[in-house]
Amino acid sequence: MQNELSYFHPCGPSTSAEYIIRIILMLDSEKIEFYLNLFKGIDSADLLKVIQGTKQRVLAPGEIYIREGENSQRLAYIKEGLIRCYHVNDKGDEITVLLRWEEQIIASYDSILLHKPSRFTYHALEPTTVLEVNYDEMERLLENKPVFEKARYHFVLDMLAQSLERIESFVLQTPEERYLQLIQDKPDLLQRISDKHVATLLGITPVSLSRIRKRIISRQQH
Amino acid sequence: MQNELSYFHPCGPSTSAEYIIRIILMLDSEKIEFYLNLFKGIDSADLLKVIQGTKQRVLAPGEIYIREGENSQRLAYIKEGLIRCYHVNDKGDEITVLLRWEEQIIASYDSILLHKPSRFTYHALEPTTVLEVNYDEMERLLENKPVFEKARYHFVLDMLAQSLERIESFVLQTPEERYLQLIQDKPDLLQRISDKHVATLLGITPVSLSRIRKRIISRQQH
DNA sequence: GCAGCCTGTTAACAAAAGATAATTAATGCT
DNA sequence: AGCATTAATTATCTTTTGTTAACAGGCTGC
Repeated sequence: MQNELSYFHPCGPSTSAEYIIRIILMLDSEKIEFYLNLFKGIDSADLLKVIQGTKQRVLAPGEIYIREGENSQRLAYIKEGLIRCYHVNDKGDEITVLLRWEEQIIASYDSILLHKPSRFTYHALEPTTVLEVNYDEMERLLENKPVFEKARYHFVLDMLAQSLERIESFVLQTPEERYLQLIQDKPDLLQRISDKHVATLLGITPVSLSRIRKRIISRQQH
Repeated sequence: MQNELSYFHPCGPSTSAEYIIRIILMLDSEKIEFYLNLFKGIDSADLLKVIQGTKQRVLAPGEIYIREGENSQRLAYIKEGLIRCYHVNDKGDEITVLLRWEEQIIASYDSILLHKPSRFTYHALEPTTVLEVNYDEMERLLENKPVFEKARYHFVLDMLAQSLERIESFVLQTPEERYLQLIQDKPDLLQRISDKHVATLLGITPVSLSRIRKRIISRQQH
C-alpha cells in the first residue's frame, strides 16, 4: 500500500480533480470500490490521507483478527472471505455472534461503539482479504468533514437496519424458520462454513440444527 | 407549540446567541432537553426551524401512534410514557418487537430506514407524551449541516449499540437469563406492562414466562 | 351486583431443544 | 495409505417450550 503511493508526493497539487485522477490510476479497482463505498463524494485531499492510512491484509483460515480483551480500532472492509465473531461461554463452547463476508464491514463494536475492550474474538474462516483503517485516526483526520459525516451515518444506518432485522427474526420466527430464511437469503454460506457455526448463529445447538434439517428433508419426501 | 412561537418573528436577528436565548425563554425545560438531546450545538437559525416543526402530542393508553402499512416519517422523543411496537402474526397473536420509554426515541424504522410502509403497529401503553418532528422535512431542512450530521450519527450509533446488545442476548442467553437480565436492567418495567408483553419481547409465550417465574421463585425458596 | 372481558396461573399433552455420548463421515497431516 | 482430529448424525434421556384448555382473580360497564 505504502509502496503504491510512494511515487506520489502531494506537494501543491493544481486541482482536486488532478489529485483524484492520479490516485485512481495508482490503485486497483477493488480498492477504489472500497473507498467509494465508504466515502461517496469526499474531498480528494481527505481521500488521499485515508488511502495513505489504509492497509491491505490477508488472513489465513483460522487466523485471529481481533482478540478478546483487545481494544481494537480496526475498521475493515472484507474484500474476500469470511470473518466470524464469537464468544466463549463458561462451558468452553464457542458461540457465533456475528458472521460477515465479502463487501461487508467488520469492526469490534465493543471497542468502536462503546470504547471498551472487545468481549469477542474475530477470526477468519476462509483465506480472507481485508482493507483496514484505524477508526480513531480516521475520525480525527476527517473530523467535521460533512461528506465523511454523511458517509459514516449511512454506514451505521445500514448496520442498524440489518441488526433490527435480525432481532425481528428472533422474536417472530422459530429456529427452523430462521434456518429456512438463511438458506434462502444466503445459500452459498452453508457450503462455506460448518453447520455448528450456523447453529450458534441461529441461537441453537449443532445437534438441534441437525434435527431441524432432518425434519425438513422428511417433510419434503412426504 | 405553534402558539409559543407565534410571538417571535425571525426577521434579521442580530446574533446567533440572541436567537438562542430568546427561544430558550419561550420554551419549557423539557423541550429544551429534547432539542439539546437531538442537536447538540446546532446553529441557532436551524434550531429555530426545527422547533417550529415540532409538535407535542399526548397519547391515551391504547392509542395507536403509527399504524401497520402506514409510511410514517414521525420521529418522536418520548417525554413520558411507554410505546409498544408489535406485529400481528397469522394466528392473530400480537408479538411485541420493541418497547420504548421515556427519554428514548421512537420511529417506524421500516419507513425511515428502509423507505417502506411499516410492518408494525406502534401504540401507547400508558398516557404518553411525545415531541415529534417529521424526519423527511427535518432532513431536508438540515441537509449538509455538519452539527446535524454529527447528532444523527450519534443517535443512530446509540440505537445500533442497543440493538447489538439485544441480538447478543438472544444468541448467548436462555429465555430465563434474558428475563432475569430485564428485571435487573429495568425493574420498574414489570410493574408497568403486562407479562404477556414482556414474554413476547423475550421471544417466548406468556405461558412459558409464567413457568419461568415459578421456577425462579421455587429456586429462591429452596 | 353481575356478566363479560382480560390477565395470569396451572394442567396435560405434544413438540422441540439441551446435554451427553456413541457412531459415522469427512478432513487433514505426516 | 494410515492415523488423528473434527464435524455431523443419531440415540437416549431430561428439560423446556408450545399449544390448548380450564380456572381463578381483577377490572369494567351496565
